[in-house]
Amino acid sequence: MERKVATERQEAFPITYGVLGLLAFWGPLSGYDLKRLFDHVLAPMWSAAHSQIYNELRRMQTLGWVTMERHEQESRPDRKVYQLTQAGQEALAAWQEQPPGVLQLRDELLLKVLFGSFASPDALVKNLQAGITEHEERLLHYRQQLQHLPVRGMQHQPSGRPNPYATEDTEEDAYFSLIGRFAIEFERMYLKWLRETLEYVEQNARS
Amino acid sequence: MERKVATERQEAFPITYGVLGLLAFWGPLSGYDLKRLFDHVLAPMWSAAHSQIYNELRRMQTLGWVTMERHEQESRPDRKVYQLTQAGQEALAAWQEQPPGVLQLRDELLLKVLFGSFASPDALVKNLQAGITEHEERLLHYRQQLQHLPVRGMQHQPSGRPNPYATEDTEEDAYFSLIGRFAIEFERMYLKWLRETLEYVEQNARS
DNA sequence: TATATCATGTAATCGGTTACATGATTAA
DNA sequence: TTAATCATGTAACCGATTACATGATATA
Repeated sequence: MERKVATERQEAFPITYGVLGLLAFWGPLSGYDLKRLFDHVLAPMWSAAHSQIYNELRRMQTLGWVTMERHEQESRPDRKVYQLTQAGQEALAAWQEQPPGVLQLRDELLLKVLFGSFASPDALVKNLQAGITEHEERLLHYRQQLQHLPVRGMQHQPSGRPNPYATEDTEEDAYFSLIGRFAIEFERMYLKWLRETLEYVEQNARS
Repeated sequence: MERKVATERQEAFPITYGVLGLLAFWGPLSGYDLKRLFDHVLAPMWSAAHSQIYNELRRMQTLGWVTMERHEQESRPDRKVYQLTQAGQEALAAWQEQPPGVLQLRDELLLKVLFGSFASPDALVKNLQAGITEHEERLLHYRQQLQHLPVRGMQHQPSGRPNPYATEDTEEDAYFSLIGRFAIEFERMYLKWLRETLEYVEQNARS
């Protein structure tokens, strides 16, 4: 009879840990910095609007996972610089013990190809060509990024206790290389498929 | 001074055209049928909860893109069977002329690997192994699906006018094969990366 | 006996996006 | 002169998810 109600609100999501991880790795950062890092470093697996990042930072502050320090500036809004706390570091470590959520791919181009029988060959070809251009640019971007791996700034150590799992700086950066390789392999695979599909569609249009 | 307001609400989204395409291809279907088709056919590029599909169907009805027919059943809720209209078919064709939205990948496992330096080797290894199992299953599923391509039911022809772009049945199914191949290539690439990454992490843990 | 499936929906909420807002500096 | 960038946020909305709800039949 009774209705279950008010399931406790979850306090953190992948995007939260994205911010947390960036703060742990690159030390104190502003929302603006984080947005740029998100676009560059997390691009292969998660995206976020800047408004969402500012939101998360506020939420994380109330959770006690970060602290904020206001840096005054002339002729520009103050920089609010956020810094990981001990509790934040612990949350990050605890998250790593949990099984990850399922992968999600959302791709309207694939949807259009799937229902390609309802498109004019012209439209399909145009969309496939645009896709090729876009993914070529992505591939280039990721290749350049792998060669110029972002150098680690001062790492924040809230308690003076070092990250217990990290042995060397080079080892930590290796995870970024692994992700970079994933992104490159993904784009290569996607491009190959796009080119084969385009060839098929063009052949089909000519007949 | 004036504030722009009330930007006209968009009437359709990728998921809308997913439903539309399935209806165009497999003829009259219920929300339940559509959910199952979504999970099987659209799995590689879009996912949807059943509640969302029921919602879309209602919306599409008010747009005049589908019509609903109630099929009574004993001891079970009535089947509401939806059918594409002429306007719906036109909307599907018009959509194909528009450039697609950008691809989005959301993958918490990749995020955990990226910040692997804050994880115990044990946790990372466990998550990677679970990922391998999951993607192996997906690969198997897609491979089986490619061999048993879903047979097309009666196609709905609202105006008696056939799809102007379709030449043969086999040609239309070819697009499904193309998507199937994409899904397989994606899973193969992902698995290869997962195995290499696991090897690296294990090697790193032993030292 | 208990769970899963068939089959359909509603209600509430939430994660994420878009639009609004400001204002200086720098590049085309 | 126009647009882009730096830098920060708020407000509104919306697409999507989760939970609630029902009830028969089939399977373990």
